[in-house]
Amino acid sequence: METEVWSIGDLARATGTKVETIRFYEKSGLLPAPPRTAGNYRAYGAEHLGRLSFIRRARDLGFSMEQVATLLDLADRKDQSCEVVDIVARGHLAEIDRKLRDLRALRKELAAMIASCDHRTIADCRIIEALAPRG
Amino acid sequence: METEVWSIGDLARATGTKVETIRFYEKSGLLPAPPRTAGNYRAYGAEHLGRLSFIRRARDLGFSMEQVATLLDLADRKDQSCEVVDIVARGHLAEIDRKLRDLRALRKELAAMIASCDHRTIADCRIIEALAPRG
DNA sequence: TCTTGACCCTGTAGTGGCTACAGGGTGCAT
DNA sequence: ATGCACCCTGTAGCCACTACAGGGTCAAGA
Repeated sequence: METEVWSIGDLARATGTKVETIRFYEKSGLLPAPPRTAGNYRAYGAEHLGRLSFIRRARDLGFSMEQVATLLDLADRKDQSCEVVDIVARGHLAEIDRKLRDLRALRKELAAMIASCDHRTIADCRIIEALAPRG
Repeated sequence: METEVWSIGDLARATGTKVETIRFYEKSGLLPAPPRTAGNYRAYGAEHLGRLSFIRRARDLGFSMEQVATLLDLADRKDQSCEVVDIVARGHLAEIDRKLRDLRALRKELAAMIASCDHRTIADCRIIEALAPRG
C-alpha cells in the first residue's frame, strides 16, 4: 500500500501553521525530522501530521513548548499511568488562574483610571496623575 | 540650594527596579541619559526618579513600552487635551478584555479535560485524547 | 526549450522586555 | 594596601516565533 506524503506547505495548510514555524519546531526537537525527497524537500507522513496537530492544539491551549514536549513524551508511553499528564495539566490550570487574577486586578484599576478622566488638559489628567509617583 | 543626586543603585532601590533594567530603559529611550560623575557614574536627579516611577507603574499596569513612551510624550505637553491619553488607556483596556476572554475560554476547556481524566493508562487518557487530532 | 512562478532550502537576525554574565573600573573603610 | 560593594560597557540568552536574504526545485504554459 502506498503511503501519503505531504510537503511542508501541505502540512502548514492542514494545521494552520506557518512553514517557518514547522521548521522551527523541527529545530527545537518537538517535531521529528522527516525523510527528504531527491530534491531535498521534507516529505511528511501521517504520523507527522498527527504530531503537529497535537502540538498546535496544546500550544493554542497555552501550554509552553516545554510542557508540550513533556506531554508528547508521555503520550508515547501508552502503557503507563497518566498521572503525570494530569499533573502537567493541573499546573497549567493554576498558571492560568494566576494570570486571570492579575488581569482582573489590572482591569479594575485601569477602568477606574479611565472613568475618572474628564478630558481637560493633561495638567489635570487623572490618568497621568494615577501613573505619576504618589499620585 | 543643593540638588539631591542618586546613583543608579539608589534609583533601583527607590523604585523596585533592577539596575540592568534602568540601563535598558535608557538605551531604549524611555529614560533620558543622566549626567555623569567624575568617575563616570550616572548621577540622577528628582526628575529621573519621577519618570522612572511613572514608567514602572505604567508597565505594572500592563502598558507596553511603546504605550509608555506615548504616555510620557503626552505627559510632557501639559497644556494639551488629554484625549489621546484616554484613547491609549481605552485601547489597553480593550486588549486586557481580549486577553481575559481568551484565558477564560482556555480555562474552561482545560478544566473540562482535567475533570474527565480518571488516571488510567495513557492509552485511555482523556487529556491526551483531547489534544490529539479529531479527539 | 525556455521561462515563469510557486514552492522549497539554509541560515541569520529581529521582536519585547528584560536578565545574566564577563571583564573591567571606582570609591570608601579598615 | 586591601577588601568589598558598587559602578561601567558590551554581549548573549530567554520564549515562541517571524521575517528576511540568497539561493535551489519543479511543474505548467508559450
